[in-house]
Amino acid sequence: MLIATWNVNSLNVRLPHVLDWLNEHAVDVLCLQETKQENSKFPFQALADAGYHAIHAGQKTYNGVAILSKHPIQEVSTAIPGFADEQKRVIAATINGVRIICAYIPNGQSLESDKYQYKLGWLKAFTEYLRSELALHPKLALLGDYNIAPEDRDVHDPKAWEGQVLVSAPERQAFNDFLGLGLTDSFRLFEQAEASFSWWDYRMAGFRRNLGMRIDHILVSNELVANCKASWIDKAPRKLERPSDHTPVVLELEI
DNA sequence: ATGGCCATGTGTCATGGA
Repeated sequence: MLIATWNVNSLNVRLPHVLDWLNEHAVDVLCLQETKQENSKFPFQALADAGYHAIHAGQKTYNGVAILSKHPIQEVSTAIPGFADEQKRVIAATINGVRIICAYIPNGQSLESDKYQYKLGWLKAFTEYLRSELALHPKLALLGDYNIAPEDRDVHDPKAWEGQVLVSAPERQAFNDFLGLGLTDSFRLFEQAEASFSWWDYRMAGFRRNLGMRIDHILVSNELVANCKASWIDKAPRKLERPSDHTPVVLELEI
Protein backbone atom coordinates (compact mmCIF):
# COMPACT_ATOMS: atom_id res chain seq x y z
CA MET A 1 0.00 0.00 0.00
CA LEU A 2 0.99 3.60 -0.54
CA ILE A 3 1.06 5.90 2.47
CA ALA A 4 1.80 9.60 2.33
CA THR A 5 2.02 12.80 4.34
CA TRP A 6 1.28 16.38 3.28
CA ASN A 7 1.12 19.61 5.22
CA VAL A 8 -1.55 21.39 3.19
CA ASN A 9 -1.44 24.79 4.95
CA SER A 10 -5.24 25.18 5.04
CA LEU A 11 -7.40 22.37 3.72
CA ASN A 12 -10.05 24.94 2.87
CA VAL A 13 -7.72 26.44 0.28
CA ARG A 14 -6.02 23.22 -0.76
CA LEU A 15 -8.93 20.78 -1.03
CA PRO A 16 -8.92 20.90 -4.86
CA HIS A 17 -5.21 20.03 -4.86
CA VAL A 18 -5.76 17.19 -2.42
CA LEU A 19 -8.66 15.73 -4.42
CA ASP A 20 -6.72 15.99 -7.67
CA TRP A 21 -3.69 14.37 -6.09
CA LEU A 22 -5.72 11.52 -4.62
CA ASN A 23 -7.41 11.00 -7.95
CA GLU A 24 -4.06 10.84 -9.70
CA HIS A 25 -2.15 8.69 -7.24
CA ALA A 26 -4.79 6.70 -5.36
CA VAL A 27 -2.66 6.41 -2.24
CA ASP A 28 -4.15 4.13 0.41
CA VAL A 29 -3.46 6.47 3.31
CA LEU A 30 -2.82 10.22 3.35
CA CYS A 31 -1.93 12.08 6.53
CA LEU A 32 -2.67 15.80 6.48
CA GLN A 33 -1.37 18.58 8.70
CA GLU A 34 -2.43 22.20 9.13
CA THR A 35 -6.01 21.69 8.03
CA LYS A 36 -6.79 24.91 9.96
CA GLN A 37 -10.47 24.21 10.34
CA GLU A 38 -12.94 22.87 12.87
CA ASN A 39 -14.35 19.38 12.47
CA SER A 40 -17.69 20.86 11.41
CA LYS A 41 -16.00 22.41 8.35
CA PHE A 42 -14.00 19.33 7.39
CA PRO A 43 -14.93 18.06 3.90
CA PHE A 44 -15.95 14.53 4.90
CA GLN A 45 -18.45 14.27 2.04
CA ALA A 46 -16.10 15.36 -0.74
CA LEU A 47 -13.52 12.87 0.51
CA ALA A 48 -16.09 10.09 0.80
CA ASP A 49 -17.13 10.82 -2.79
CA ALA A 50 -13.47 10.35 -3.72
CA GLY A 51 -13.43 6.99 -1.97
CA TYR A 52 -11.78 7.94 1.30
CA HIS A 53 -12.71 7.41 4.92
CA ALA A 54 -11.46 10.26 7.06
CA ILE A 55 -10.80 11.20 10.65
CA HIS A 56 -9.92 14.72 11.75
CA ALA A 57 -8.79 16.51 14.87
CA GLY A 58 -9.27 20.15 13.98
CA GLN A 59 -9.39 23.64 15.35
CA LYS A 60 -10.00 27.06 13.91
CA THR A 61 -7.12 28.94 12.21
CA TYR A 62 -4.21 26.84 13.45
CA ASN A 63 -2.96 23.25 13.38
CA GLY A 64 -5.39 20.42 12.67
CA VAL A 65 -4.51 16.88 11.56
CA ALA A 66 -6.37 14.26 9.56
CA ILE A 67 -5.99 10.76 8.21
CA LEU A 68 -7.62 9.79 4.92
CA SER A 69 -7.84 6.12 4.03
CA LYS A 70 -9.27 3.88 1.34
CA HIS A 71 -9.46 1.12 3.96
CA PRO A 72 -11.41 0.96 7.23
CA ILE A 73 -10.01 3.08 10.03
CA GLN A 74 -9.82 1.50 13.48
CA GLU A 75 -8.66 2.36 17.01
CA VAL A 76 -8.75 6.12 16.57
CA SER A 77 -6.89 8.37 18.99
CA THR A 78 -6.76 12.17 18.71
CA ALA A 79 -4.28 13.30 21.33
CA ILE A 80 -1.23 12.38 23.36
CA PRO A 81 -2.73 10.71 26.45
CA GLY A 82 -1.88 12.49 29.67
CA PHE A 83 -0.47 15.56 27.90
CA ALA A 84 -2.69 18.61 28.17
CA ASP A 85 -2.49 20.39 24.81
CA GLU A 86 -4.95 22.88 23.36
CA GLN A 87 -3.40 22.42 19.95
CA LYS A 88 -4.61 19.68 17.63
CA ARG A 89 -1.39 18.06 16.48
CA VAL A 90 -1.78 14.30 16.70
CA ILE A 91 -4.21 11.79 15.28
CA ALA A 92 -3.65 8.04 15.12
CA ALA A 93 -5.45 4.98 13.86
CA THR A 94 -4.90 1.40 12.79
CA ILE A 95 -5.32 0.69 9.08
CA ASN A 96 -4.66 -2.69 7.46
CA GLY A 97 -2.97 -3.78 10.66
CA VAL A 98 -0.51 -0.88 10.62
CA ARG A 99 -0.56 1.76 13.33
CA ILE A 100 -0.58 5.12 11.54
CA ILE A 101 0.37 8.15 13.60
CA CYS A 102 -0.07 11.55 11.94
CA ALA A 103 1.77 14.36 13.71
CA TYR A 104 2.22 18.07 13.29
CA ILE A 105 5.20 18.76 15.50
CA PRO A 106 5.42 22.38 16.70
CA ASN A 107 7.53 24.81 14.69
CA GLY A 108 9.24 26.50 17.62
CA GLN A 109 9.66 29.87 15.86
CA SER A 110 13.15 30.61 17.26
CA LEU A 111 15.39 29.34 20.01
CA GLU A 112 14.53 32.36 22.16
CA SER A 113 10.79 31.89 21.84
CA ASP A 114 8.37 30.40 24.35
CA LYS A 115 7.20 28.36 21.39
CA TYR A 116 10.60 26.65 21.29
CA GLN A 117 10.18 25.56 24.91
CA TYR A 118 6.72 24.33 24.03
CA LYS A 119 8.21 22.38 21.12
CA LEU A 120 10.79 20.68 23.35
CA GLY A 121 8.19 19.81 26.00
CA TRP A 122 5.87 18.55 23.31
CA LEU A 123 8.62 16.37 21.83
CA LYS A 124 9.36 14.88 25.26
CA ALA A 125 5.73 13.91 25.81
CA PHE A 126 5.40 12.68 22.24
CA THR A 127 8.47 10.46 22.56
CA GLU A 128 6.93 8.68 25.55
CA TYR A 129 3.68 8.33 23.64
CA LEU A 130 5.58 6.77 20.73
CA ARG A 131 7.30 4.36 23.07
CA SER A 132 3.97 3.11 24.40
CA GLU A 133 2.41 2.96 20.92
CA LEU A 134 5.34 0.90 19.62
CA ALA A 135 4.90 -1.54 22.50
CA LEU A 136 1.24 -1.95 21.57
CA HIS A 137 1.69 -1.89 17.79
CA PRO A 138 4.93 -3.39 16.44
CA LYS A 139 3.90 -2.40 12.92
CA LEU A 140 3.88 1.38 13.12
CA ALA A 141 4.45 4.31 10.80
CA LEU A 142 4.88 7.89 11.98
CA LEU A 143 4.04 10.39 9.26
CA GLY A 144 3.94 14.13 9.42
CA ASP A 145 5.48 17.55 9.49
CA TYR A 146 8.23 17.10 12.07
CA ASN A 147 9.57 20.64 11.77
CA ILE A 148 13.00 19.07 12.14
CA ALA A 149 15.62 18.69 9.41
CA PRO A 150 17.48 15.67 10.78
CA GLU A 151 20.81 16.16 8.99
CA ASP A 152 22.73 18.88 7.21
CA ARG A 153 21.99 17.25 3.86
CA ASP A 154 18.33 17.97 4.57
CA VAL A 155 19.01 21.71 4.55
CA HIS A 156 19.75 23.83 1.47
CA ASP A 157 22.29 25.97 3.31
CA PRO A 158 23.43 24.28 6.52
CA LYS A 159 25.86 27.12 7.35
CA ALA A 160 23.13 29.75 7.18
CA TRP A 161 20.83 27.60 9.30
CA GLU A 162 23.42 26.43 11.83
CA GLY A 163 21.99 26.35 15.33
CA GLN A 164 18.63 27.76 14.28
CA VAL A 165 15.18 26.38 14.85
CA LEU A 166 14.42 23.20 12.85
CA VAL A 167 18.06 22.12 13.01
CA SER A 168 19.16 22.92 16.59
CA ALA A 169 20.88 20.18 18.59
CA PRO A 170 17.95 19.52 20.97
CA GLU A 171 15.56 19.14 18.04
CA ARG A 172 17.87 16.79 16.19
CA GLN A 173 18.39 14.87 19.41
CA ALA A 174 14.62 14.45 19.67
CA PHE A 175 14.57 13.08 16.13
CA ASN A 176 17.39 10.70 17.00
CA ASP A 177 15.46 9.66 20.11
CA PHE A 178 12.67 8.57 17.76
CA LEU A 179 15.20 6.44 15.89
CA GLY A 180 16.39 5.09 19.22
CA LEU A 181 12.92 3.79 19.95
CA GLY A 182 13.23 1.53 16.92
CA LEU A 183 12.13 3.73 14.05
CA THR A 184 13.81 4.21 10.68
CA ASP A 185 13.70 7.15 8.25
CA SER A 186 12.15 5.31 5.30
CA PHE A 187 13.16 8.00 2.80
CA ARG A 188 16.83 7.20 3.42
CA LEU A 189 16.36 3.49 2.82
CA PHE A 190 16.50 4.35 -0.86
CA GLU A 191 18.83 6.26 -3.13
CA GLN A 192 17.69 9.87 -3.35
CA ALA A 193 18.74 12.89 -5.32
CA GLU A 194 20.93 15.39 -3.54
CA ALA A 195 19.08 18.40 -2.12
CA SER A 196 15.78 16.53 -1.75
CA PHE A 197 13.39 18.74 0.19
CA SER A 198 9.74 18.68 1.24
CA TRP A 199 9.25 22.36 2.10
CA TRP A 200 10.27 25.62 0.43
CA ASP A 201 9.69 29.12 1.72
CA TYR A 202 7.08 31.08 -0.19
CA ARG A 203 9.48 34.00 -0.14
CA MET A 204 12.67 34.52 -2.12
CA ALA A 205 11.53 32.25 -4.97
CA GLY A 206 12.48 29.43 -2.65
CA PHE A 207 11.00 26.65 -4.73
CA ARG A 208 12.40 27.78 -8.05
CA ARG A 209 15.86 28.04 -6.50
CA ASN A 210 15.39 24.84 -4.45
CA LEU A 211 16.09 26.67 -1.21
CA GLY A 212 14.28 24.08 0.86
CA MET A 213 14.37 21.76 3.83
CA ARG A 214 13.38 18.14 4.34
CA ILE A 215 11.17 18.38 7.41
CA ASP A 216 8.29 16.05 6.46
CA HIS A 217 9.09 12.44 7.19
CA ILE A 218 7.79 8.90 7.27
CA LEU A 219 9.43 6.85 10.00
CA VAL A 220 8.65 3.15 10.21
CA SER A 221 9.12 0.62 12.97
CA ASN A 222 11.76 -2.09 12.62
CA GLU A 223 9.09 -4.63 11.83
CA LEU A 224 8.10 -2.66 8.72
CA VAL A 225 11.55 -1.90 7.31
CA ALA A 226 11.61 -5.03 5.16
CA ASN A 227 8.20 -4.06 3.75
CA CYS A 228 9.45 -0.70 2.43
CA LYS A 229 9.74 -0.78 -1.35
CA ALA A 230 10.23 2.86 -2.36
CA SER A 231 9.95 6.39 -1.04
CA TRP A 232 9.83 9.68 -2.87
CA ILE A 233 8.90 13.32 -2.61
CA ASP A 234 6.29 14.42 -5.14
CA LYS A 235 7.17 17.96 -6.11
CA ALA A 236 4.33 18.32 -8.62
CA PRO A 237 1.78 19.88 -6.21
CA ARG A 238 4.32 22.53 -5.23
CA LYS A 239 4.29 23.75 -8.86
CA LEU A 240 0.55 24.41 -8.95
CA GLU A 241 -1.16 27.77 -8.60
CA ARG A 242 -1.61 28.69 -4.93
CA PRO A 243 0.39 25.73 -3.61
CA SER A 244 1.02 24.67 -0.07
CA ASP A 245 4.59 25.45 0.96
CA HIS A 246 5.00 21.71 1.66
CA THR A 247 4.70 18.90 -0.86
CA PRO A 248 3.75 15.24 -0.32
CA VAL A 249 6.16 12.54 0.82
CA VAL A 250 5.20 9.00 -0.18
CA LEU A 251 6.18 5.52 0.98
CA GLU A 252 5.35 2.29 -0.80
CA LEU A 253 4.82 -0.50 1.72
CA GLU A 254 4.39 -4.10 0.67
CA ILE A 255 1.47 -5.00 2.92
C1' DA B 1 19.20 42.04 -8.45
C1' DT B 2 20.74 40.08 -1.33
C1' DG B 3 14.49 41.55 -1.94
C1' DG B 4 10.97 38.84 -2.68
C1' DC B 5 5.05 35.02 0.75
C1' DC B 6 0.69 33.20 2.28
C1' DA B 7 -3.51 32.09 5.31
C1' DT B 8 -6.46 33.53 8.93
C1' DG B 9 -9.57 36.48 11.53
C1' DT B 10 -9.22 39.83 15.47
C1' DG B 11 -9.59 42.21 9.33
C1' DT B 12 -7.19 46.70 5.63
C1' DC B 13 -3.08 45.03 10.30
C1' DA B 14 -1.21 41.38 13.54
C1' DT B 15 0.13 36.79 14.00
C1' DG B 16 2.09 32.40 12.74
C1' DG B 17 4.39 29.64 9.70
C1' DA B 18 9.60 27.64 8.86
